[in-house]
Amino acid sequence: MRLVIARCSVDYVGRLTAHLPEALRLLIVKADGSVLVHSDGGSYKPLNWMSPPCRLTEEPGKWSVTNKGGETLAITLTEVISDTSVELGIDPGLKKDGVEAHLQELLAVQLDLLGDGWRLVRREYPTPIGPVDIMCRNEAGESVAVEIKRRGEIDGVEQLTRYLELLNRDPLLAPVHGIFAAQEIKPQARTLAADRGIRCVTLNYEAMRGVIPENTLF
Amino acid sequence: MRLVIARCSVDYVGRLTAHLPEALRLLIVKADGSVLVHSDGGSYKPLNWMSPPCRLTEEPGKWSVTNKGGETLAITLTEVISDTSVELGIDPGLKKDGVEAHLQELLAVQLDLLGDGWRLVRREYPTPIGPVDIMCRNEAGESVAVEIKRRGEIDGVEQLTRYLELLNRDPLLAPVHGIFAAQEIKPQARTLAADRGIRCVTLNYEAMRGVIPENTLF
DNA sequence: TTGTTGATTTCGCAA
DNA sequence: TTGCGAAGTCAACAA
Repeated sequence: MRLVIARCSVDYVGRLTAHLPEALRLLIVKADGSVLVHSDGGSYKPLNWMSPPCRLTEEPGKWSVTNKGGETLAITLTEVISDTSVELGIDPGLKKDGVEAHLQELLAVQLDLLGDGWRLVRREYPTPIGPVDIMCRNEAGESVAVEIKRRGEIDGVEQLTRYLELLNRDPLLAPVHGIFAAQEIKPQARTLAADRGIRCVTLNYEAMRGVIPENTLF
Repeated sequence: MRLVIARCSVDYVGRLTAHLPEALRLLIVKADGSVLVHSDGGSYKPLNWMSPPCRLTEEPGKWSVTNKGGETLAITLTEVISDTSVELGIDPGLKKDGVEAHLQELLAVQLDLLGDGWRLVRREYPTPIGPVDIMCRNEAGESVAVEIKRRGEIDGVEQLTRYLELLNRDPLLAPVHGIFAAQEIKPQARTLAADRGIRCVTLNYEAMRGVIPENTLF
């Protein structure tokens, strides 16, 4: 990794055209050739950048970074404050927890949150237009398709609607009910779901995680 | 801006839980207190970070970054290779070009691309569920709602469908036709649009930008 | 390779 | 301030 503090202007031409006037900035060149232009604020997103795979060609006061898609990042350096390199090695990477997949796991073994006597048919129930997160049967034995999101927005309701429309064409399954389950559900999504006869369920992630389901105790 | 090269492990607890095993990494502390943990690869996205506003408290070998939402980033440093600071000043920022807004501007003054004798009603035509990009009338005087995207995907067709459904309830407007306009339109979006009676129009950004419309010549 | 979905998304605009 | 749509989104995963 190479770190350069320099006064520079930057021009990007690719998926769009963008220009950065001259200013003091941090330039990062990673081992894979990717280049990041950072200012002293904003978020983790660089002001400008080139993603790998790409190639950096360098001449005095002028860097040119190109990828095979024809996008170019041209950096003009007028003053270099520092220019250092360090060998970091390969990073062991990140471990995450708490995503949508986890909500699905948890709900699949806690179907009583939806209703007493409900039975799981299967997770990731396949359809021609994508898998339904959870397919189950209610206490009356009727099919219920459950769509799970971390945040429930209008798109998720549309998605579930498409599943239900398709599934209800199958006389062996119909009637298929719908449940839209999420940690939080936006009012607009809730309204649309109500309009389509889809039940909304708010999931409490902390509470669900705290429960140890019976069938995994041993 | 402060740049630290150090062997460290990182733990984030907040919207999710994540852990980084010990390795040599770049730590960036920006002027606003935000912290970025970068490895020597991947994309422009850090392995881990804390966005501003947040506060860094430091003791030997142990950094703790917290924000007011209660999220914490704990960094344990076992070996510091370098630790430098530099004053960058405020960045003048980025100028962009070529976005959806520009397509909308251009199409609004080049409605002849859609049909002869078409007239603009208004851009950002308001509805209860959001603004229609362009509302106009065709040569027969019928209403046409135009949805503009840079890349036309299925979501955009769904969005336009919702607008049309709503607008067609107004007897003063109905019948309202739909046009889905984009620089490129995915086959799936095209199929869905056809199914809903929505016309697809591919926009040539370069050509549209080259035209100087009559009413702005003087 | 291509498409789809999620993201500690971030960012910008408008109500 | 909040909410919503776009992003040079990126990145993981399935088909």
